[in-house]
Amino acid sequence: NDIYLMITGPSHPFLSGAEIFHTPSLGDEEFEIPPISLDSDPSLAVSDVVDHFDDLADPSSSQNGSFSAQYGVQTLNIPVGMTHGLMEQCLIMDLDYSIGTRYSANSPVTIDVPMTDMTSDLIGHSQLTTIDQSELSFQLGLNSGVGTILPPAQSPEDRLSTTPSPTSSLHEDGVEDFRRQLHSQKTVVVEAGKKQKVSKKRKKKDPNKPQKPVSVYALFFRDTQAAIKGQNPNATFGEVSKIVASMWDSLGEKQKQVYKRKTEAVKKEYLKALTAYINNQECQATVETVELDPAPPSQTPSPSPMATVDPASPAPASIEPPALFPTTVNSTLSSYVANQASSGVGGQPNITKLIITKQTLPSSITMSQEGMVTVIPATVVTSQGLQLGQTSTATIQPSQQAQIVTWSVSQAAAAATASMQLPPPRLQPPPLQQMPQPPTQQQVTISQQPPPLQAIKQPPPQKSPSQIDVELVSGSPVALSPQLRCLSSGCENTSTVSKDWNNEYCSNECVVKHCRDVFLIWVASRNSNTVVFVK
DNA sequence: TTTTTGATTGTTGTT
DNA sequence: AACAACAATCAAAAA
Repeated sequence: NDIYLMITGPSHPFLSGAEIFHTPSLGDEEFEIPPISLDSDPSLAVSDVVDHFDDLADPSSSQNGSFSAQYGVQTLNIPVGMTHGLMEQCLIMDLDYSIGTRYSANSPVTIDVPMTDMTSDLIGHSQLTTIDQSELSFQLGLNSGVGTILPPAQSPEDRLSTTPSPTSSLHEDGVEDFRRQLHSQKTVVVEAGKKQKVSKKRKKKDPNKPQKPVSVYALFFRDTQAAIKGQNPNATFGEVSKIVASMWDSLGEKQKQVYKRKTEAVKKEYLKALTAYINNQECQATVETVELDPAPPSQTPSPSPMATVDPASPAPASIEPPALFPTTVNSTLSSYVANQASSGVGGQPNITKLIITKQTLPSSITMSQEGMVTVIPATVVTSQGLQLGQTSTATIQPSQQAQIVTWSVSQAAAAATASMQLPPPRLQPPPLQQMPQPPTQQQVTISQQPPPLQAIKQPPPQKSPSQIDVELVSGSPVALSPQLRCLSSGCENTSTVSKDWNNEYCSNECVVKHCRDVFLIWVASRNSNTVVFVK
């Protein structure tokens, strides 16, 4: 009635290599199961595992191996291949399957776990430890002359690296928090824009995104369950889980430490990869357009590359542009423009989200006929000579209802300039936009309260012909008609961003003004605005 | 709340 | 509609 299974392995510190199952009760069949790998990394203190079993072999700590008599159920002898392969020992695990339903009906099962590099002292001290006083225990035995050497098992790391996880959260990781915030903001826009029943549950996973490292126990589970399942194909997940838990309990601190170290190593790698991933992501300007209603208004495809969006009425709070990212400064996402356009005419909502990274300084904003907004980065961004009052390249907080004025001088904005000189799109009430700026740009925050007639001045005339002075003359940037003065050399034009002006040059989210050879792109929002000057 | 496996179910997108 | 692809779910246990 005994089902006797033996797993042997030559090169693994704990479990690895070939596993040969002997099932006498089933005709003494011999078959292989997938290798079990607890840790294939030689650098990870394999000796700890050995020490663990040395400890277990200590007569003073060992227990009588009469577990089977006491609990009399099934015995699992799980072969453990040690790296040196001097000797094989058998780890006999007794399981009281009274906790389960399937096993209780089965005959006892024994898995032999050959272990190499064990001292002969282990022989005879068969019991490893008592896992659970009432349910399970391990017993160490001798297994001689058994075992077919097979290639080492795939290491957990390998599997980790090749098996992406669908999950995507790392609570302790600040970067991840940032990403989650970003994602949630995306989700809000999408959900508001589309009627999706369950789509919100479906998170688009990025195959390139690093896989979150698994926990210590998960790693152990992954490595162990295969053998258990291999020998008990009919075992339910719950039963396997219990066995794995028992084995985990019996593992000992040293062995657990091996796993913990491995987990830490994996986690470090993950953080590295995640950082690289995020940086890579930020290098890409992302433009997303969500059509709430495919029916386009009377809007005629503008020949102008300038961004044109449907007129926007005050956006619902739920889909308002997000506050400044806390990480705007240090990390990363430099600019973000989200706009919900409602319809000026008819209400065909068209949400356009514009994300501009620090690598993609907006020297030009164009919009295709399809309504896609494209931001062409300036090749050169210089703040040379700009000495803005309170340059806040590192202190902008989301809570700050900051108004941002950004100077962006591009020496290579000719193309952008040309594009902006094209016939302006049709006009729409200026929507309220918010646009965090890249840290590489000069940023000035203006206290929102009270709405100040605060002038932002640039430093004295610059030698660089491309440098531009600008001044907010009066009004609040969030107001509809603030006055802006161009301080470009010899210009001194003061213009009020009036509706008329808007009607002539702006879309609902981007205001473009031409002053001599200076073009201004103003992205305004309820709480802040951004002005980008391009010469 | 997350992870482990794997079967199953349900949703979404494509043909 | 049929199908593929993929996400969600469930189980027990641990972190």
